[in-house]
Amino acid sequence: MSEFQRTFDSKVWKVVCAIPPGQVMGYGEVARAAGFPRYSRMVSRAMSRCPEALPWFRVVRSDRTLAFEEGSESYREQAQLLKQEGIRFEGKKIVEQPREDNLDRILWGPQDW
DNA sequence: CCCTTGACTATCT
DNA sequence: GAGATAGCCAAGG
Repeated sequence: MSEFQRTFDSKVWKVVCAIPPGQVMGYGEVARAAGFPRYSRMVSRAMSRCPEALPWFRVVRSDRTLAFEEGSESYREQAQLLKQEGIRFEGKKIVEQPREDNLDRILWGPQDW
């Protein structure tokens, strides 16, 4: 495993760890936040070998769809984990709420509607 | 080296 | 909006 790969992975994982529950980030956003703009494909690589404990499911495509093949086991798992955090879908796309609308979730906890 | 492969993206039809 | 297309870039064959 190359030196680059190890340092890159650890920085990416640190960013992913910091994504709060109920929120998602794009591959490109994570790459930028980790200090590697244009490395979205590398982020996907890092995710494929991420530690079990990492909230990998909070990383999605820039268009807010899931990166796995629709209907695959991984796809269903990710969708389920996100829904458990109160994230809703509009078809294949995640519905992102403005920050201030999160008061409901803070007061009432994750809802499954 | 050259070519292909991705849990990707921005842009153009 | 949904495809197609061009960039993207390390890794592995």
